[in-house]
Amino acid sequence: MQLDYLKDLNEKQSEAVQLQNESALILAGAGSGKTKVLTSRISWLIHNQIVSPNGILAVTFTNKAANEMLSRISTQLGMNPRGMWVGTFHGLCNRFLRLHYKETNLPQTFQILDSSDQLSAIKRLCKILQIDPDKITPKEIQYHINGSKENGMRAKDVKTYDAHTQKINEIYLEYEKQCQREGVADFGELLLRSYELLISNETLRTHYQNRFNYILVDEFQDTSELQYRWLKLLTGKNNIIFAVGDDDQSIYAFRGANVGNMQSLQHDFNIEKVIKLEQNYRSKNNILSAANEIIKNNEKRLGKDLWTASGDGDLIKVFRALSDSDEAQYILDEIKMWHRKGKLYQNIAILYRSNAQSRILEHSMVSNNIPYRVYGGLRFFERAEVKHALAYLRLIANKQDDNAFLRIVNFPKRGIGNRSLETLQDISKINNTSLWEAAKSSYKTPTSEKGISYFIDLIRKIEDEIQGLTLAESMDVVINFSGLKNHYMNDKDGQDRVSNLEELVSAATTFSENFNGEDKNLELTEFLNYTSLESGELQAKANQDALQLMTIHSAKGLEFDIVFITGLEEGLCPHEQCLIEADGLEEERRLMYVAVTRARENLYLTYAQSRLMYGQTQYNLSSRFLDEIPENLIKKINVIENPQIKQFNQPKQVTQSFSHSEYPYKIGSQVLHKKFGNGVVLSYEGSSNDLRVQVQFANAGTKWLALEFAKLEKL
DNA sequence: AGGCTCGTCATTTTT
DNA sequence: TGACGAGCCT
Repeated sequence: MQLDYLKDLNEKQSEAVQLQNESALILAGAGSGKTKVLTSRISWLIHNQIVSPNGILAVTFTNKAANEMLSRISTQLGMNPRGMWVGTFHGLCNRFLRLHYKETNLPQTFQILDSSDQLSAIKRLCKILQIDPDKITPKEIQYHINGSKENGMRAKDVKTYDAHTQKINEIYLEYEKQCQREGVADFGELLLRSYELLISNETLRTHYQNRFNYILVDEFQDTSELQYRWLKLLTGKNNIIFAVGDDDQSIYAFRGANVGNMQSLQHDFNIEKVIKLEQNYRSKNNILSAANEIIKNNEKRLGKDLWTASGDGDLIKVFRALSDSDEAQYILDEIKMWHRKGKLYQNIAILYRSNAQSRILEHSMVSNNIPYRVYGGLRFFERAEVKHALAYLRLIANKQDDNAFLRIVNFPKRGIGNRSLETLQDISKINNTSLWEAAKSSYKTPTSEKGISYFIDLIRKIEDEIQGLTLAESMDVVINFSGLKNHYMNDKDGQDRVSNLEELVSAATTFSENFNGEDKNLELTEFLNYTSLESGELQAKANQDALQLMTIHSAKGLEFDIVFITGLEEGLCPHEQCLIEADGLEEERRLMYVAVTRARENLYLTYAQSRLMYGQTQYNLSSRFLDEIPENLIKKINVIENPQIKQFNQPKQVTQSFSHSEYPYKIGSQVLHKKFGNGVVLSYEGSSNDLRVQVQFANAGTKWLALEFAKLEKL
């Protein structure tokens, strides 16, 4: 019997879906139907009773991808398969640790620290350890801790070769103790602890190895060292791993992703044949060819070439703008044109390398009343007012949670100053107890609605009040009794925050509806986990038709009819920071590849000759990635219309209409620039009031500078 | 306790 | 340029 979900698969996809008894690496190019293959395979395994849902473990990187996978599988199978483990690495590890909290020595209600919670925990620790934040920054410590955990190392495993790192590592050791005492786990801890438990507990390891016979991994190129080791451990000798990924789309090395895992997988699991999905169902041929040509310049590749059965489509438009505002204006005009033709805004995206670039684009959209949505930025559960409200529940769930305690003890204000907090911290340090215990030990019946003792009464009162209430009702009690709602209602621009608090109550309602379980305490714990693990993209409503603005990184996995890639300038994209890093340029090129392959129909590449950065005008050369696209795929805009501007990307010539005596600095002479340092004058271009000079700097590369602005000194 | 000013520092980010 | 945090002043 031919199944519906197998019908639409091409030959390669079909081969991948129906692989028998062997581990596999699927090299899935952009737009090649990666998710389809992954979900179809799971449906195929279940439908043919090769394995029961219980035996399947599927891992993704984002909650969004996990949800997408689940919903597609239920559509394909016509039912909701129960018993599978599908989720993010962190979500699955959290689930595992909850089930085995005793074996791993955590309280059943342990709380999860997100990055900002982690940072405040570190800052708090530094204060106690009297670390000078000028010598060792909390960020630096956080980086060390997370990096070490990513590599599977506890403080005791880290080898240090200098006093500075030594000191940081000592703080890491103290941090581990602090987290253990407080019963909290950061993101890295979820993974590391799960891994360690599987290693040390043979019974558990054997149990899970016997259970999960089929392990599937999405976005495999983004796995870290520790994640790969965890997968390997679960797979053991007898299970089958099915990894889908694209080395050309590996853009997260900076946060621990290790593309090398793809080679390791082939080696460790004796994979002889890598299946390549190279047919692209997304983009027109011109766009795809450009992408192929760009990525060809990378040397470290497994190698693949995308092709499409769809037509060439329009040429890629390359626009050279005079300035960043000129660039924004051009994009605006084009978008208006498309919209007049009936294109929805939501099918158009503007991509940029760094967030700072969104400002001027946003400005241009606002002043022209074009609806837009900027991705990235604060998520719902990361908002201060939401975190405050949740901290009340966290403290109630776990009195050891000093982070939560400190967040709310004086918020809203209850006249508790630094002095009283320092006293409290001293007591807790001496007795080695939580702040809550310390506060209790010095409790005196409060005489007003102020002070630490009043705070204790307040928490107890809320605790009493929520007995027997639903989660949403409890949330409501917290918001009102704590004084949070009142506080924001009296704040003249607190309206949004009040509605976010109300939104939080609805979030709790929705959570309860989907929660199947009896235990009320467990429901609260799981809700709190949910708020830490799920950043709250779902809470973002905005279904209005809007233009999409985002960084290239956050565009990964998405697709749009029309895509503008902006700021294609040397120093910005590729970013100058990356040029110093090992393999930095190749990663930047993959970034460019990801950006280009987001487009279905039309692709615009824009760059500006001058750009305002950090309050200074910078003159950048066009990105080398533009030069990597063959001329026949490109239509250059703004070259003919403006005769003053020379041929695109041609080496700039000295303008002949000026005699050499008019140049303030002789060609070949040495000059000094305030920021770029020493340089040699190479050439000039432009007319007398817009005369520009090309200077090759010893340490800053070659740049075009406008004489009017550039403060050069003769040497 | 809260507001203000000054100084510093500017990729990319999910969990 | 502008956002954010530390520290100082009221």
